[in-house]
Amino acid sequence: MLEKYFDVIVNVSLFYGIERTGIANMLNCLKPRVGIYKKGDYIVTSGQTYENVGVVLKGTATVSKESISGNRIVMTLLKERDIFGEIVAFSSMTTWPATVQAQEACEILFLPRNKIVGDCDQMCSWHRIFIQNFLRVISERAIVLNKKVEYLTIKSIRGKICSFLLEHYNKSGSKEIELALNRNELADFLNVSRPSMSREMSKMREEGVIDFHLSTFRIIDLQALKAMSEL
Amino acid sequence: MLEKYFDVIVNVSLFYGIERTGIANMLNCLKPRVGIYKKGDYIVTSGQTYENVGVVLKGTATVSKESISGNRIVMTLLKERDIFGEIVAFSSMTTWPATVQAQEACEILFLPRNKIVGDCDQMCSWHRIFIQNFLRVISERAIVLNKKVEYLTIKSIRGKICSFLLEHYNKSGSKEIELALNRNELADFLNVSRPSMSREMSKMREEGVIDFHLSTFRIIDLQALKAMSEL
DNA sequence: CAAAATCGGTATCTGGAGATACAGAATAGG
DNA sequence: CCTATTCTGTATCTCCAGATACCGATTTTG
Repeated sequence: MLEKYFDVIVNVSLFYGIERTGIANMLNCLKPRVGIYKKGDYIVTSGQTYENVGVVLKGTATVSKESISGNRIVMTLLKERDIFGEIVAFSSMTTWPATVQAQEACEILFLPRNKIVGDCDQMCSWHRIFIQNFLRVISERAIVLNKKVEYLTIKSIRGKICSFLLEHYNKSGSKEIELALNRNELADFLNVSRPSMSREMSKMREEGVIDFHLSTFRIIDLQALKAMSEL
Repeated sequence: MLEKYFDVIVNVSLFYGIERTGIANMLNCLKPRVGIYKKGDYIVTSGQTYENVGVVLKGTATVSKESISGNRIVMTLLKERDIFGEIVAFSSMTTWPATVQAQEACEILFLPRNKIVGDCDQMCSWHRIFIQNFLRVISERAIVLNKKVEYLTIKSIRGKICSFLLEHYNKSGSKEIELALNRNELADFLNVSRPSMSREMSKMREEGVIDFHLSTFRIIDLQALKAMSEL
């Protein structure tokens, strides 16, 4: 019954490194449920009791949260192969903290939280990899969040820009940086307004610290960039 | 050899719910190493290859990170029963992202990352709980980070104060809130300066939204508080 | 109990960043 | 290839929040 989804499932991060036969066995053991939703359907609603980790098999969905004053804010856009609810699965939370809604027709795989660590006595070797994958996924989520906190903690726009560029430099080793983000997205990521960011970048260009044209950036004065990276 | 640490180990979050005999078995299986450090010793240094999750059996230690410009920033203070490195353990990182240094004489238990998920064929039932604990610890770290991001993303001081109070109200259901933090700590948590925070709180009191005296706060106009909670 | 240290509230001054508006560049689309 | 749309840089204005300083209240400690 799940065969037709296999080409998707094989590429889901939770199943990395597990052979098709292994996945088949595991799914047999996990006894997942598949839900089919029309556009606009609620997949899970905030406050509902939590039971499963979700995997998007087909379509797209939004994760949104209601702020205290009642505004709905879309936090993530889920697409094929994405998973959701993985953080809540093993926390002590018993209800969903967010709402997931089908943005287009969706098919979702639900993995029961209590079967994930394995009820069966003999833990098959695939299952072990599965758990490792799970741990990796959660860990990396935490690492990304941590990185985000680091950026958000920097007070000045200049500091944020410098840190951002330096991180790219440290990763690539090149002073020539090609960004995949446009100005709006970058400003959003750094949690500042776009004009303010542009203003600051222009100042930095005037000062001869960096140069840029559209999405191409170049570090000119690395020392200065480092010095300014924390305020 | 590890017996003398048992009273500590029993209370380590990773071992919650596991009986003493179970812990003994597990430690036998995990083959942990104990390190003893004098004040000021480096327990792990940033960049060093990562191999173990650490557990503080005795003493206190600091987790610090070097910023790009070379400043050392203490990020966490570890005390007895605290664990460190648990986020890195199952990520794809191969080196420590931070430095851990003994603040006073320390004894540290190191659990090898590759043994945690279990090499032994028959996964004992305690081991399953252990893994669940591990998952819970990481998940809850991620949840805390997420919460932190939420607060950091709020731009205005007023918004932060409102959200903070509302969260306490939602948890306790009482409009009377007793804080465990002093002003400095609260300002720190909200990532704002203390005088600015005090100024804003006083304004809110004038406006009849809240009242407070030292660490006791009272919500007077709940509606207004909600309305202002996001700017 | 007195002196010292910590803590909380307030005032002033200043700067940095947001909002808004607009124009020119780049890109997309017919 | 020309039009429409999106993207980017820049200017102006305003104001929120940080830095600093100081005073009174509270707590600590010798």
